Amino acid sequence: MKPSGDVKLAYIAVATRRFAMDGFHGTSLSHLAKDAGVSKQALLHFFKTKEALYAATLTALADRMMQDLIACRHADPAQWLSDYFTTLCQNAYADPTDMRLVVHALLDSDQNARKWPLRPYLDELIRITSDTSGGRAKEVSTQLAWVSQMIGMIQYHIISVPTVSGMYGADTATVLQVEMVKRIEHAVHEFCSN
Amino acid sequence: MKPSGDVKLAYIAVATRRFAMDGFHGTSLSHLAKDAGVSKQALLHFFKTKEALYAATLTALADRMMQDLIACRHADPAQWLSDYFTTLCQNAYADPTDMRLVVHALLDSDQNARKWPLRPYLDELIRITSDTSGGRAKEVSTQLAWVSQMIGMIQYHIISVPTVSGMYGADTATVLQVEMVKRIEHAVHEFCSN
DNA sequence: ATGCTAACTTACCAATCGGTAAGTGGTCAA
DNA sequence: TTGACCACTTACCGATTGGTAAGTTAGCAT
Repeated sequence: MKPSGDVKLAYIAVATRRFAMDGFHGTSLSHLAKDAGVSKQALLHFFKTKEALYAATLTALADRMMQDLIACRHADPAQWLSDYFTTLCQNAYADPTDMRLVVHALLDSDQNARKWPLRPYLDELIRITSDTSGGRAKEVSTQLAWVSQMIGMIQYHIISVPTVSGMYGADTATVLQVEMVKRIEHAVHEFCSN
Repeated sequence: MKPSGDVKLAYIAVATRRFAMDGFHGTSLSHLAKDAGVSKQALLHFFKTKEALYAATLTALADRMMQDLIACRHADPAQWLSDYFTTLCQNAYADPTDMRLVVHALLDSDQNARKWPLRPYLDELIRITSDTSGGRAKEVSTQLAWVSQMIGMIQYHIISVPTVSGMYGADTATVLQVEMVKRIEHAVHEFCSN
């Protein structure tokens, strides 16, 4: 008997790519089914509605981001943050899917009261931040502001790559990418040393 | 005879709100028509396709942003930038429509080769930046990176407000807002004095 | 062999999508 | 008075949407 989890995860992987590219409304079950090579009802067998499939992709996304964060664990919280944001940048450039998915989810978040699964990830990020020498002296809201600014920098930059590339050329976009990585690293260093 | 421009602009205003809220794919001509209080074909009389209406919306957005930038004109470019980003923050908080529209457009930009009307706005912003004492010493790509980072900070923060408010409460979101305005002002000051 | 269950499929549905065709009513100049 | 034009409407179209109903096929325990 084939384990049901694997097929389900494969469908979620397909849905993740599509939802990240075209958003919830821009993605249809038929397209997802064609991508997965099955009929539309194969998806509806595992996920009762399109919304349920979308929620599952967001949950999987949250798990992935939390895992990536934990994978960079380091005794020194400043080093932990530095490592994490650097690898997050690299991963985002290699595959912008997850970053796009987060931004799409942010834009959709007000029109339906869906519970947001990225909360534990953010909380953990704030916890690490508060452990740094620079973070200890600050309030929680300041740490949240900083964390939000950092992941916002990365995510916004990633979703703007196609536009910048179209407006100023691919080479300019590449230069911008290098510049942005430096800014991320500088921001981490500055925060932790204050 | 009623001037045709006014009605057209009214339709664009309605479309701007809807597209900013739900994105291109999440908005239907029927909904737009209902918002405007006319039939669906009234819109198609002025804009041949839904895409054309969307393009008109984006062009109007670009004009608006350029006007807001010019309205803050100041002899001292550093003061100009400072004034502009401060008022941009205020306007964005009062009405997040335009910022949401930009982000939606960024996410849609790769799937159809539509010309991006915000280019003159960005160029002007870079030109002002290069006139500052801090900007003169830097390369163009550095200035583009900074400009992109600044408007990205504001736009990303605006679209994340509903989510942050839902996760951490409205009061925390308000504190975050104040914190973000301070960061914007600090970033302008730091850039111009380097 | 038999029955059960998981993983699908084909067939179908009402609703809605963007868009076309053919008017309707009012204002205008000639 | 006429006729052109403009803003707009009703009626309609094929295609696609998310979703339901009813099988079908395979593997596995009994």
